[in-house]
Amino acid sequence: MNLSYETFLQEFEALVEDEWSCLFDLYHEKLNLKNRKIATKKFQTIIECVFKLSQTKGFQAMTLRDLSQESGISMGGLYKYFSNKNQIAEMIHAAMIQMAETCLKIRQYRHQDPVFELNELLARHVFLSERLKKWFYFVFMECKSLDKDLMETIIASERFMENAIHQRIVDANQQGLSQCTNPDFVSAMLKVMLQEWYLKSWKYQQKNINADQYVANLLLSVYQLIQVK
Amino acid sequence: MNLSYETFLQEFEALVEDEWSCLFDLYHEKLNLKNRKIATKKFQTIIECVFKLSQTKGFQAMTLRDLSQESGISMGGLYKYFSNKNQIAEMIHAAMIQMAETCLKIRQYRHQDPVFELNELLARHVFLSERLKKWFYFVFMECKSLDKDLMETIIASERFMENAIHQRIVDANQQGLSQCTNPDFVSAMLKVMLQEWYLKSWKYQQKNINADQYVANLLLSVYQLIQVK
DNA sequence: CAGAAAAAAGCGAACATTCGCTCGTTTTTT
DNA sequence: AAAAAACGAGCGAATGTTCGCTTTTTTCTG
Repeated sequence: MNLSYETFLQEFEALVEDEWSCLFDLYHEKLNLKNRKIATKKFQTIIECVFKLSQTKGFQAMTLRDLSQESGISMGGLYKYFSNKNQIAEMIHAAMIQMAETCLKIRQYRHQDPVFELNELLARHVFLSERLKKWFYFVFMECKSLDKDLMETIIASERFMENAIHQRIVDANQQGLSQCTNPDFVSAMLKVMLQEWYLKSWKYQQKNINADQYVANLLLSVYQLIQVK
Repeated sequence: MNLSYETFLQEFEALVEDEWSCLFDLYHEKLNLKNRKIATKKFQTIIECVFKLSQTKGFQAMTLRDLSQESGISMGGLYKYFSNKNQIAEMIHAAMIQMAETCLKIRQYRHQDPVFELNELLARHVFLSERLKKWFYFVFMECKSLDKDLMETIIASERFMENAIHQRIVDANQQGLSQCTNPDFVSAMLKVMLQEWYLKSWKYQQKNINADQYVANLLLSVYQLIQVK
């Protein structure tokens, strides 16, 4: 494995610039926003406040007056950047899906070695969720606030990830590279450890464990769990 | 390992009877409830409706009018069984802590073999969360609705579990029974797989995997991850 | 380049609705 | 007949949303 978080970050910035311009590109027409510089700046303050407030009290319990006070933007001012409260959650989800697909799907080329592919898949996911920590956390915790279409997109992409992991394990078995007797269970385990990284990020920050070290631990476990020869 | 879900269930019923009488015992004085038979029955319908509604829309978004309609109990009638909305969440948490402590702590005797102890610990937790699926799910998803004291109790018990796992691994290493190079990571992994069982229970129900089979998979992974000799 | 006119962004009091909760009354149980 | 449980319309507070107005930014023009 040679991919590091640092090189991933460069790739990320080349592909999607940053979160706020991604939001602007997706929604500036629908919201009649003209000035890109102002709008991206505002998006940043608003969404960061949303993350902060929903981390402590949850999105549903967060009041628009809370958000107004925390961000320093008036009620009427806020409504220039979304047309109703639920759209905030919708925008966050849509932008995250957009960024994730740009960063992960573009690398879905088939390599000859399924074990290598599995490593690559896991590492990329950890790095992406490290870069978009708050976004992943929000999407996981607040998916209740979504309409059905978006929710199904989220579930589908989760399932896609687990299937991708599962397939690599089965392939490795068939090619005689590994001896995994319970691929279903192991792929569930690996997927859950991808979630652990962004759901409990404070824990690993506290223990001084960075994304690269986490990936190293994860890959060691892979070797043990699928019994690589 | 010889503990099965069936034998665990017998133990459980001997220790705590059931959820609803546990709730009654904890709160009947504070709420002035006299008739045990009526009250436990009402608790059951109310709490089961709370689980149902908060699974689909979340506890915060659940209205007491929703709850009234779903349970067939009037607004005023509901308020005989709690004194404010947040107390519902509080009661659920308190009762679950009560039941979990009764079922887990009573078995914290030290055995000579740390690997055996680890197995026992993991199996018991899976079985308990299987019996109290909805409770565990609710506590995980809705812990935001809690006051600080209860929240810290929850966090403490989580930490206790992870430490207990960690300690058994370290002990096994020291006794030369295993060779685990990353006990921190592995114990996080095992703890997360305990959560997986109740957070994604629908998934395993769909795949026809029961608690005993899940435990078997879990213990196999333990052997691989801590390199038992 | 200056300054006026137009457009965009920002403001916050006011509105309708909804929610948690109460309480006087009725029904059921003891 | 007394006590406990259940009822449900109604209250005040809080919330999402709107809209007429002000401020800031951009564009146009002499």
